[in-house]
Parts: sequence; structure tokens; C-alpha cells
Amino acid sequence: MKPTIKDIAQRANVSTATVSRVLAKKEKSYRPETAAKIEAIAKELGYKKNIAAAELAAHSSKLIAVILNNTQTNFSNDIIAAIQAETDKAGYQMFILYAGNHDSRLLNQAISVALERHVAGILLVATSLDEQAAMTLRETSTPCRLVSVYDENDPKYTGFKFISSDNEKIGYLATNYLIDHGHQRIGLAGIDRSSTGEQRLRGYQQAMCEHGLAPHRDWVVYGDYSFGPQQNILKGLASKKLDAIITASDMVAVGLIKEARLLNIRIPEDLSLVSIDGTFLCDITIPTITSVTQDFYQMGVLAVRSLLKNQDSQFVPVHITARNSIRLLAEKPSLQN
Amino acid sequence: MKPTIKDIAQRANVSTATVSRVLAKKEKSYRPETAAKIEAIAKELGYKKNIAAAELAAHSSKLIAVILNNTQTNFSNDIIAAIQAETDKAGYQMFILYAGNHDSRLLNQAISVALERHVAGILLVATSLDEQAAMTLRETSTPCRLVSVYDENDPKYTGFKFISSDNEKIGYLATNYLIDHGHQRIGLAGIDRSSTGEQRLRGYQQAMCEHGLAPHRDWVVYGDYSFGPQQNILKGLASKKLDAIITASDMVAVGLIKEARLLNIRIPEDLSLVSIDGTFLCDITIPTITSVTQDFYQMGVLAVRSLLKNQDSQFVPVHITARNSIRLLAEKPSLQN
DNA sequence: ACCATTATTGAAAACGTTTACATTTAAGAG
DNA sequence: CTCTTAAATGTAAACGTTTTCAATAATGGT
Repeated sequence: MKPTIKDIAQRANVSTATVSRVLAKKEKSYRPETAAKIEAIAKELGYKKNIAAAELAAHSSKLIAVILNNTQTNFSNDIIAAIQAETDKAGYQMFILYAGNHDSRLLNQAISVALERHVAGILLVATSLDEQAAMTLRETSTPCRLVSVYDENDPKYTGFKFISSDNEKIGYLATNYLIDHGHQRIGLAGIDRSSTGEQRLRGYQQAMCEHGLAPHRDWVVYGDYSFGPQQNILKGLASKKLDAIITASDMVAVGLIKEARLLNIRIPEDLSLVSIDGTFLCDITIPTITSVTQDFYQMGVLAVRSLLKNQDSQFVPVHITARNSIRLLAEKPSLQN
Repeated sequence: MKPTIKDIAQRANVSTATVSRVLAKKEKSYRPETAAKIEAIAKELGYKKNIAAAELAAHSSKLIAVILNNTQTNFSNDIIAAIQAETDKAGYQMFILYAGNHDSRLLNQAISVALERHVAGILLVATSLDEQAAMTLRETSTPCRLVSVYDENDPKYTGFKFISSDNEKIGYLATNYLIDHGHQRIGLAGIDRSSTGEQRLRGYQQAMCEHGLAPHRDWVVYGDYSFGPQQNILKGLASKKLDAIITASDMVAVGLIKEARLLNIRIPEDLSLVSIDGTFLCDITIPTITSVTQDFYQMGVLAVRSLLKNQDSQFVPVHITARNSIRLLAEKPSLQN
């Protein structure tokens, strides 16, 4: 039988209460000698606390549930590593639940499991809400944060706190950066039609408009952030004579670089490229890809802090990482269609 | 206050025992009407089982601890997704603990946490053991499996069951495949000096020897499986006039492709390449990379099954995925040094 | 209608902690 | 040396389930 505090108490000639206090390191409520004795015995017996019992008695768990979208994003690794490190630092453990892929049943099941475990908090990473999930999460007293997802315009999302990059800013930054380099006919490829995509699109449009460059509707190609030289982004845009393209993710950028190579379009000589994300993929290509870089690790850190310290929503700063996929254009390239 | 089975029992005019039985779906031990009534009330009250209490009472947890190495490998995603799906299917939940990077303290702490949670089992993914960890795991009755790690020659590993690709076979397959395509001067790049690297090296050497191609010691370049065009693998091997290189991982392959491009070495015209892993990275490069492909998803699935059903160690089949990084050489290229 | 089974249910004892409250012991003030 | 107060420990009641064993109700055979 596994040893319990009772066994320790007996051997140490103290009560279980004292053992509990020592093992839980309750401040100033036991003599150092008592503590030493108890700790020695605990070690000798190979005692392991039964967390289930502890959580039951204390009405508090040191668990954080992380709910993840199943789609393989090459950045969730970073977020998760950060969440793990930060929860660990606070004496918590994280535990991961996958919520499939826009699968309402799985999502709600994951939430249910988290609540059954009476977790200290829930982190929804890159996962969009549905009506039922939103309701459940609103009703429970368990705190929750959305990570890398938000939507001020969707009532489903109101009341939920989030930690994310500012997608509008991302679109705006990327576009402005290209404009600063003399580009005018700028495309946007790979965004989806959900909140994230729309937000980036808005930023793009705003930057364009502010410079009097009304973006052509055809310059925007929708997608799902994934790799796809087969998506023929460039073929579709070929007739448009674009100066540059912003890709919605590094995966899209990599696909586009490959497509360009096959079509003998040189980057950046014939076409500039700036990607959104800034993961390691930007460094493995030729040329390396200039990106609007998101700080995914920091995002994870802040998400945990926000959850544990009940802080408000916040945007994680983004920045341009200059690499080699942009050329400098003359001041005013032609603009006729 | 959150509702408990007591509340449900009261409202349904039954005992808590009955409620427990219904909610746990104990076979044939209650009338359907009773079940219906209880389930209705549970739903109405928004009842959530307190898993801590259940685990405490039942002496069994439905948790699987997954202990992970911190190093970013682009395949652990697949393994983890599989573990999640498979544990879920069996009614378990998995929970992840990071063990740093050959960090003894963190590893043992992770194991300790897993044991405190009285998990049903532990999966060590791509994590090597140290003396203390091996001892702890041997002493406990909690079952455990190593995933993607094994070493028949290291006494630390004896007695531990594993699920992994056969690294010797991987090295052997890759080498043979190149030999079959007429290559003779074959290098091996990026392996480390731990068990995995040594095993792959042995397979490589065996295949070479079987064909009377004593491999030159200089043809093997050590590394750590990671991306590094800066590692100058090719520069180091330039004088060796190799026909082909086997890279220890896709990341190494990608780095090597980049290096080759910068050095104007054409792949596969000047140098053939076969990589080990076969992840998405093999598809995004130009040329696409022929690989010895590991079935990481299956590895995760089998690991969970082995753990839960107490099955023995097993190798997960690997196979060659032909892509475009190998050329066909004449039967007998020159072999003088 | 009666008895032997069998299917349902209930009562209550675990499970291993934490913690409020009570008690004892030690320490300090005068 | 006594009194007051603080520190250290003990007692015992939770916490919300599961499960054994006992009790009751339903069922079928005769």
C-alpha cells in the first residue's frame, strides 16, 4: 500500500494535521525540528501526496486546462511551451484537451472535462467559440481566457477576455512596411473569412486607403493559413501585376515561394513578400522571409498571468523582422490597372 | 454551490449510491426509468462530477501523463495528437509535462508530479532516462512506456518497454535505397552521439559493409537533428566527393538543402539526399525530399495501447517515401578515394 | 398463491487530504 | 514566579464520490 500522511504521522508521533501542514509548507505553523523529522520520514517512505484527496479537501485544484484546435499550426508549440513554463512557475500544471476542428461536440466535451476536473482556469488556444461553448463558459465561475482569438464585433465573444496579437495592426504594419518600400499594388493571400482573417484584412485596407491606394478586390485571395503551392495563388494573381504579396501565415508564404520558383517568378526581384507569424519557417527558405512577427511565447506567458491574476484582455506586441523577401522599389511605380 | 450527487439524490428520491451508479453507467444495475429521472435532474442542475472525489474513492485515475522533451521537434505534434485521440477513445485524458532538455531535475520533478496525480500510466516521449528517473520508474507500480527512445545496450533502459521506429532499420533502409540507386560514397549527417544516433549509424554501416563499401569515418558528421545551414555540413564534406547524404532529420535536410543552394550544389544532380522522418518539411522544399518516413501518429496510438493493455515493446514500421531528391546513378561509379 | 431467484435500491464505510477550532506548550513581561 | 500572549500541535469534521453488503422489490416456475 502506498504510504499516506497517516503512516508518516504515526512514525513521527504527531498528528496528520501537522504532517499536512509541513508537507504543504504552511508558513510558520510548525517547528523546524518537527518539519525536518517529518520530511525525513516522508522521504524514507517514498511518500507521494494523493493530489485527488488534497484537491477534494481543499476545494482547489492546481490544474489549468488548455483547449487546442486540432489544426496543426506551427506556432502552437511555442504558446504551449510558454504556458507550461509559466503554469509550472506558479505551481500549477497544465493539461491539454484537443477540440477537433470547428467540431462543436468535441469542443463542448473538452470544456466539460475541464469543468469536471474543477480546474483553476481554462485557456482556449486558437479555438473559436460556438454558442453553447460560450454559454457554458459564461455560466461557470471558472475563469477563462482566449488565446490568439478575439472578435469585438461578434456578440458570442463579448465578455470573454483574450490575449492575442492585434490582427488589424498586423495587417496594417505589413502593408505600411511594403508601401514604405515603394510598393503599391499589394495583395493579401491566405486569410480565412473568420474574425482573424477579417481583422487582418481591415488593417490592410486601412493602410492602403490612408495612402490613397484603394485595394482591388481581386488582390485578396482567401485560404486557410495552410501550405499550398497547389492553391495556385500566384497563377490567380498573375494577370494582376502585383508589386508584393502579404501572406496570412508562414505556411502560406512557404507555399507561395515554392509556387513562385516553379513559375520562375523571382522573389524579391519580381515580387516582394512579407509573411505573418515569423516562425522558423521564415529562416529556412531562400530567400528568407521578412515577416510581421508575433511573439507566441510571450502570448502564452501573458495568458497564464492574465488567467491566474485575473488581469484584463491585452494585445501582445508585434514587430517587423526584416529578412530578404522585399525589394526597394522606386518612389512611384505605375498604378494603372 | 455546485450541485453534487447528494442534491440529485434528494430531488430524485433515491440514494446517492443509485445516482452514482447511473452517472457512472454501471451495467445493469438500475431501472431505465430511474436512470432517466436521474439524468434529467443532473442535466437540469448542470451537474458536473467532481473527478477528484471520484478518483479518491475509486483508487483509479483516468489520467495519462505525457512527459516531453523541451526540444522543438516537428514530429512530437503528431505523436501527441495521436496520444490524445487514443486516450480519449479509451475514456482517459492525457496531460503534458515538460522535462526540459536533458535536465535531470525537471525530468524527475515531472515524474514526481505524475506519480502524485496517481496517473494510470506514464508516456515518456523522446525523453532519455537518467539513473534516478529509471530507478523511480522501476520502483513504482505505475506502468510506463518510452516513445521513440530505446537502447538495448544501456542497462539504464533494461526493463523498460518502448514504442519506436527501429533506428537501425532506418539507417539501413536509407543506405540501401541509395545503394540501389547506384550511390556508393554515402554520407550521414546530423545524428547525435546518443542511442538514437548510434543505432542509425549502425544501420548505415551495416548496409555499407554488406555491399563491400567500407564507409569512411569522415563521411559521418555529428549534430543534433536541428536546422543549421550554418553548420556547414557540406563545406566540411566538400572534399569528400560524396554521391549522397543521409540526414538524421528533416530539419537537417532542410538546412542542407539551403546550404547546397548557396554553394551552388544541385540536388539531386550533384548530390542525392534522403532524409529521416518524412514530415511536411519534405514537401515544402525544392526539390521535395525523399525520406525514410516514420509513422509518428501510429507510434502514439500504439504507445497508448501498449500502456493501457500492458502490451510489450514494439517497433512501428517505417517506409521509404520517394520524392525528388535522389538521382539514379550508373551502376558502378568510381570508388577510389 | 408460494418460493426461489434475480434485479434494484439503500445504508454506510471507505478514500487521503485540509482546516476550523480547541488545546497544549513555550516565551516574554512584569 | 505568575500572567498573558503567541506558537505549535491535536481533534475531528468536512470534501464528493464509489462500493460492499444488506435489504427490498420484481419475476418466473410450479
